[in-house]
Amino acid sequence: MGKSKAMMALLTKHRSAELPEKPRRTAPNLAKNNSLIGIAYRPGLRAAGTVRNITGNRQIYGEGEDADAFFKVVSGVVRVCTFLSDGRRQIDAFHVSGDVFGLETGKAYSLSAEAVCASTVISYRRSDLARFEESNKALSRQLLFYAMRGLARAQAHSVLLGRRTAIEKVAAFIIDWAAYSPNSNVVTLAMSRQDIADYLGLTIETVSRTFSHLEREAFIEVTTARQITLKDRRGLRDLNN
Amino acid sequence: MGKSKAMMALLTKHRSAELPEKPRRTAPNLAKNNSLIGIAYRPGLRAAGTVRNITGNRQIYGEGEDADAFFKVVSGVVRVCTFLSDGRRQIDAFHVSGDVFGLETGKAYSLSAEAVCASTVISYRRSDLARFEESNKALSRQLLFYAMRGLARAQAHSVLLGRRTAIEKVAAFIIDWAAYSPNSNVVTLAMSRQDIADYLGLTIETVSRTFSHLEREAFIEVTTARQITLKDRRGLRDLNN
DNA sequence: CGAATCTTTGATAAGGATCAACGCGCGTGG
DNA sequence: CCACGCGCGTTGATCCTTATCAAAGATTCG
Repeated sequence: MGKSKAMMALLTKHRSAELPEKPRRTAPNLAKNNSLIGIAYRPGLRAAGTVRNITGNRQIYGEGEDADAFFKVVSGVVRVCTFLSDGRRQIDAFHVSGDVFGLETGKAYSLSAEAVCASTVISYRRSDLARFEESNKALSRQLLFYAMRGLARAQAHSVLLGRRTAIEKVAAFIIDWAAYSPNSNVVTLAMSRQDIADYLGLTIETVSRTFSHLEREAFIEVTTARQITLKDRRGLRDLNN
Repeated sequence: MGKSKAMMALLTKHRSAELPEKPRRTAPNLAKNNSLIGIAYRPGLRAAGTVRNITGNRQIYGEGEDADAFFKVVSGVVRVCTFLSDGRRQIDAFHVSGDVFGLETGKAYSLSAEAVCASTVISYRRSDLARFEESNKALSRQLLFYAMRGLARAQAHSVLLGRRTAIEKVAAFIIDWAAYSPNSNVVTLAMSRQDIADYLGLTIETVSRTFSHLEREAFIEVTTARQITLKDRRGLRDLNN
């Protein structure tokens, strides 16, 4: 499939054994707009994409590689991130079922994508896409939708990174993530503290301390490291105005 | 044109008199991809968009307003930003000639857009667009291009906000902005220190101090507040690895 | 020239990073 | 089955970067 060479080398301080893989959280409702790229689901239709399973903490593609395909998440969670040469990492987004990632204007990927936990994605080759696009104008509209939504999310993320305190960042993160939890008050986190820290522009220690702080203040209960119970959803939301 | 009501109210601490408007920096090369939405330039062609002049520090649209149009910068500089209820502001991007902004998936704008200095933009009504799209499939490809480029920029910005120090942020900003300066070593800044601070997730004081620091270290010379001369471009770039 | 705004600089405070150590959970192997 | 080791997470002590508070230059414009 992809051309994955000696790419795992980057994952120095973030490597880890495969995650145990908890019960997967459900898809965020994409409403009706989700249909087109979903055609690959329908058996009988000429497969527009290739299904691919990725184990946890494995790279899907690396920055600089030939961007010959983009992807749609079927299940699991994917993180899209940048590495600085000194090991610092910034996670731009976590993608869950229904999300599209890997859209590029240029020849090469400008970021890396990795599975947070065991995940399934569908890859769509850009070359195939050109053919499809001719016949199906809805497709480019679909892609535009995904690109614009990604843009809106990235912009919201910028505010978080640039103008929020640690407490606000973590509170916002929990609330966002809670939206993907079937049981509205029990939030299962798919990612490690390091992932959360790199997403929020904090250190792992600050994230941990902030969770403890929010627990002391009775906003949440940290049942296990990966499971949070919301005790005061409104209060949590109020932390971000 | 737009429906600008009592929207200027937001601009409490960032308001200011019109800027003097220096010689405009040139457009970033968009290569060939720039053609389609540029059709409005061609006289004789049914106008696809409406030209609009905006004076400095005036709002083009506000967060929450009906997103009935998107825009392309002809000249000047536009900032796209978010306000928090307590006055904190985050600038997501500065747009210059050739850039498209205001693309939205939803009904309302999720951000505000304001002219940094006297600027000219073309607005394209989304309703008109639908008609165009039918006849011209290149258009949706164009829009996709702009959306994806915006996404890539937003992602690069996230790294800056989340994982860079003040010095790295300012150095990166100067280098980025230098790309838009005709004379490669004299950089004319269209925006205030407050704008830069809000773009980089810093305070105005830190930005100012960092400029001074970079000058002391002989990377730049701060000729006037709005004009920087690059003394050591490579060194400046090395600050970001 | 003087008012208003913007920018710079200084002194101090605070939020988060860093350094360090310990605990917990889990899988492995004796 | 228990002990051990290892990754991960939590907590503590301290440091450092950047924010905040304050005031003095610059710059612009009426």
